[in-house]
Formats: sequence, structure tokens, C-alpha cells
Amino acid sequence: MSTEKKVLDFIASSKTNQTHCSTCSLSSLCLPITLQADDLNALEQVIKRGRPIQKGEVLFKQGDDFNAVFAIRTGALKSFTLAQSGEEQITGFHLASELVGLSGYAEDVHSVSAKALETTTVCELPLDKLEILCDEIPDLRKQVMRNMSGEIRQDQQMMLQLSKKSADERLAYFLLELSHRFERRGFSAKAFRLSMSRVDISNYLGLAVETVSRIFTRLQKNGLITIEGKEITHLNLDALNRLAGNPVADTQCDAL
Amino acid sequence: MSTEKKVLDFIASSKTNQTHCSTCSLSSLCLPITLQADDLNALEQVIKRGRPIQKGEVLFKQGDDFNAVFAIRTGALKSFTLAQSGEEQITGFHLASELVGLSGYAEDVHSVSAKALETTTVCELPLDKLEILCDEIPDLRKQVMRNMSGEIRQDQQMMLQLSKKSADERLAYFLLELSHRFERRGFSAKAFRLSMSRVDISNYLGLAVETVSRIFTRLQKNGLITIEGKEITHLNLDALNRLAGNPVADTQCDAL
DNA sequence: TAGAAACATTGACATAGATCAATATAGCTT
DNA sequence: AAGCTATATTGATCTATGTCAATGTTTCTA
Repeated sequence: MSTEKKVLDFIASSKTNQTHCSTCSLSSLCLPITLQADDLNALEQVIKRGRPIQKGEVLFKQGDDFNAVFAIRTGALKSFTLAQSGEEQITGFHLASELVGLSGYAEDVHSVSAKALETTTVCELPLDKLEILCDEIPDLRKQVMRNMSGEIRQDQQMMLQLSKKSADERLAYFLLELSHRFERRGFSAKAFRLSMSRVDISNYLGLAVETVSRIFTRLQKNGLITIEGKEITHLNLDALNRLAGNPVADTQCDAL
Repeated sequence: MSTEKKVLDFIASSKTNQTHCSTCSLSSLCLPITLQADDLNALEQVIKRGRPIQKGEVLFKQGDDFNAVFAIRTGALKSFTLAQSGEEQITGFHLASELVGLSGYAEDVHSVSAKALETTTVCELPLDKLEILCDEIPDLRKQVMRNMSGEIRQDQQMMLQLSKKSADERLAYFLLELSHRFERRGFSAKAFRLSMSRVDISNYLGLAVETVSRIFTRLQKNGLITIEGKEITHLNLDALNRLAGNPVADTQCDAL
């Protein structure tokens, strides 16, 4: 621990030495990586702590020059693209410890906008500096590439959801994904707060708000979740997995 | 040109010095990059030419160890994920000069399968060697990252299509995307062959085959395309752009 | 070159989820 | 704390697209 240190520990609690969440890392996928102390110091020199971003505030906009990526320290963001026709598609929700903005790399401009879902603090990683470090620190390069690759995987999973799954399946998928992400960060898998609105959820899942609302109440009626407003107090993970079409060890599928 | 050389030229005609398609490159986005002659030689040492892959044959499978990525020299591939429930989602079609398999990076196993749509030849880039070169050649690292980032952008565009666009809009989008890619490679934007089946197209676009078939005939009836089987002989690009919801210089939108 | 198998088209009908409309609730602002 | 606005829920319809079924057309295989 004197020569190595988890990157997330650093990101999440910059300048301190807390060691919670030891399975997490810089990666949005929470891949465990470690950096040598020297490398970590180099990275530390480069990170800029931003002021808090208020709910609804924009961190960067689609089309902005791509000159930094951001690691979320606290709070949550959504990112979204705008079609020429004006339609908005939410491409992802981002929680603490995740990296946002990498999709801008290909075109030198951000390909999405990012907006705070609640008061959020981020670390800014200026691109020029990050580039240099990626060439100097192979572990960092790998980690950034893993991040990108993970986002591809995630987006492709979403394509599958959007093109093949029913509304119920999509909502179950959404809840389970969130649940996993909270769990990996050391929080409860069964109780958490939805920082995004119903409209955001429905936009993300390619559904109408009304549909999402109806499904939430139905899921609640059938005992798959307990929810009040944005507060989820209990997820029946097995039942939701069955509903989402994922394999579950025990019993057969008769939820809903 | 003695010290620099387009990478695609190399990939597409390995061991020769052809210089056609000067705007293309290794990237699936056809970003123009160049490598120093020395670097190019280093890359050349690493590339393995594979034997031709026959139509329907699998290049790699979801879950396979991730130990190489592939650059397509000739032909076309589709890549797809399988849900646990068995549903198949095509995540992309890949033409000559594109790079496939990068999404496996995050998990050390391929996250998709790749299958030939026609007889196809590929260059194999063994991962271990590619990794070393990425650390030695910053330009190559950047190019690989641009590739990944571009795939994210592309997948997110697809999410928008799947969740916000009508069947007609999706098909128009699909045709226009293909058209762009052919054009960038120096082929006609208005006439080309669809190497994938209607089933593949419908799977990719999240529609039923019947819907795709119906739309093709309707588009033809309305003069937006001329198509016979897999052979497209004329695309009305302006009208398709209007249909897809893209801005077009002239007249108003009353296609269809 | 015939016959089989895969692929494509077309029509008739069914339905999941969108849309429209009304009401209820939560979160801000002063 | 009252009032305003944004957000959420619920109900009643409507419709784009899926599903089922039948037929036509290519593309393989022997």
C-alpha cells in the first residue's frame, strides 16, 4: 500500500488516504487497477478539482471542444445526444467514480452533453496532460482503453434492450444495472435513491413516461419493488432477474 | 510519402505500396492518420494475414479469450451479442478497412461474436503485440482510442435511432450510413450491394423482417430508392435525409 | 438443371405501448 | 406556509408495428 494505491481511492477522496471501496477504481466498470506511487503522483499533478455543479447545470455540451474528461467524485450525471431533429436521447447515467466524456475522443468535440442530476463534484482530467500520461504510464493507458471498451459493451447491451425487450424487461434491467453499480461501490443492492426523474428513465429506456409510471406501480403491487417517489427501499432481485430474462438459480418464472 | 504512409493502404494491400483511398485509414471512422515509416514497419511485423473466411463462418465468438483484434481487408462482417435468453442483437456491420473486436478489451473476453456476411479476408492483430506497440507508438495508441471512441459514438447514435425513430426513419438512417461508408472508401454513394440479409437488417434496426420488406417496397414505389434483391442501384440521398430527419439544403419534407 | 432450403414479399389481424386528458403530489420560491 | 411549477400517476383511447399465414423468389446442392 505504500508503493501502490487504488486509483478510485484517490479520485474519490483526492489528497487523502482513505481506503474504502477497495474493489473500485477509476473505471466506470469498477475494474480493479492499481498504479505505482510515482505514477499516481504524476496523475495527481494533472487532476483539477472543479467547483460543485448544481442540479440541472451542464458540465459540457455536445459539440464543445474536447479538451478534458471528468471523473465523478460525488453526485450523478446524465449524458445525452441531440438528434438534428431536436430529439434528446439519454445515453447513460453516471455515478461517483465513473469517467465521462471519453466518447468525444474520436472527433475532437464532445459527442454528448453532460448534465448534473443532483449537486455533483468532478475531477477534471485535461486531455493534453492525460495524453502525455497515457504514453508514459501503460497501466493508465490500459485503464482508459478498458473504460472505453466497457462503454461500448454497455451501449451494445442497451441496443439489445431497446430493440428486443419489452417495457417490463427494460425497467427490470435498468433497476438491476443500477443496483449492481451501487453494490460494487459498497452500497446496498436493494435500497437506493433514483437521482433521475421518471422522464429521464423513460427517455433512456425508449418508453413513454406513463408507461414507466404504470410499470413501477405494477411492480410494486406484485411485490417486486418497494418504491416511494425516488426512494427505492426494497428490490426483489431474483424476481427482477427473472423478469429481465436473466438466469436465476432457483424457482421458475411467474413474476408479474 | 517516403517517411509516412497511410495505414489503410498498408492494411488493405499489405506488403505493397498502393496509395488509393488516401482519405481512409485504419479507423472504422476513416480518420486520416499517418505513421512514420519505422512505426509502420513495426506494425507490419505484427500483423498476421488470415486465410479467407467463408460466408457464415465465425471469426470469433462472444466469450472467447480476447487475444486479437482484426482489420478487415476485403468483404464484410456482422457482429452480434447474445442475451442469456437467447435473443441475438446485431451490434454492427463492418466493411473493409474497419477494425473489429475492440469491445472485448474491457473484460478480456470478446463481448460479441463476429460472422462473415460474404467471403472475407482479415488481418489479425495479436493483442500482446498491439499492446506493446501502443505503448511505443503514441500515434497508434491514439488511433486505437479514436476507434473505440468512434464506436461509442456510433452505438449511441444507434440507441437514439432505436428509442426515438420510426421504422421508416431507421431504415433511411441505415441506408444513409452505409452510403457514407461506401463513399468514404471511394465507392458510389448511390449504388452498392447490401451484403446482409433482410433478417439481419431488421434485427439490427429492431424491427420485424416484414416491416423492413414493406418499407423497401414503399420507398421504391415513392422513388426514394431503386432496389432489386440485395442490389441498390439508386439512392435519392436528399429525400432519404429528409425522411431520416436530417437537415437538407433545399425543398421541404414531403417524401413518402 | 431439378429439387430443396433459405430468403423475401404481401396481406389480414392483434397488441404493446403511445398519446391525450385529467388529477394528484412534490419541490421551490417568496 | 401559501401558491406555483414541475413531476408523477391513472384512465381511456389510438396506432405503428408485430405476428401469423400464404406465396413467391432466389440460392444452394447434388
